[in-house]
Amino acid sequence: MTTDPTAAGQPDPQASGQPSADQGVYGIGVTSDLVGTAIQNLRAYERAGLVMPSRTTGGNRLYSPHDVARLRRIQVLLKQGLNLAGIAQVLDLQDDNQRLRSQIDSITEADPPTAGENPPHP
DNA sequence: CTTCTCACA
DNA sequence: TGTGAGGA
Repeated sequence: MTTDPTAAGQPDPQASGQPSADQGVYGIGVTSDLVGTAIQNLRAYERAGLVMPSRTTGGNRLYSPHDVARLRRIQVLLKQGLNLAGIAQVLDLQDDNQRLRSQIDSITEADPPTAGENPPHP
């Protein structure tokens, strides 16, 4: 194990087990290796509003698994020739679509058939 | 040593 | 996207 891409961070992802897959907090160095991009790019992505990593007291960026997943999508879109501004829009639409999709799924199934709460019978 | 920002190519 | 400078 001379090189551990997953185990190299200064911040501790396992500080005190709060099983929330949303703030695993990776340092920028770990994240750069994780998504396969340079540190300068991660900063550029944040400038463009593609990701909004939290900051530590000292001002260091803290990337959550959610941010890493988004950064991976950014890499794909970049490869397809989109620029940061375009990716911001695509990401926004994707996120919105996902939100709408789960809403549709929620109301298309999992609802008392033929008579639930939507048909208010007078 | 790592990270931060700004700037330039 | 890569690199440099200057600072914390």
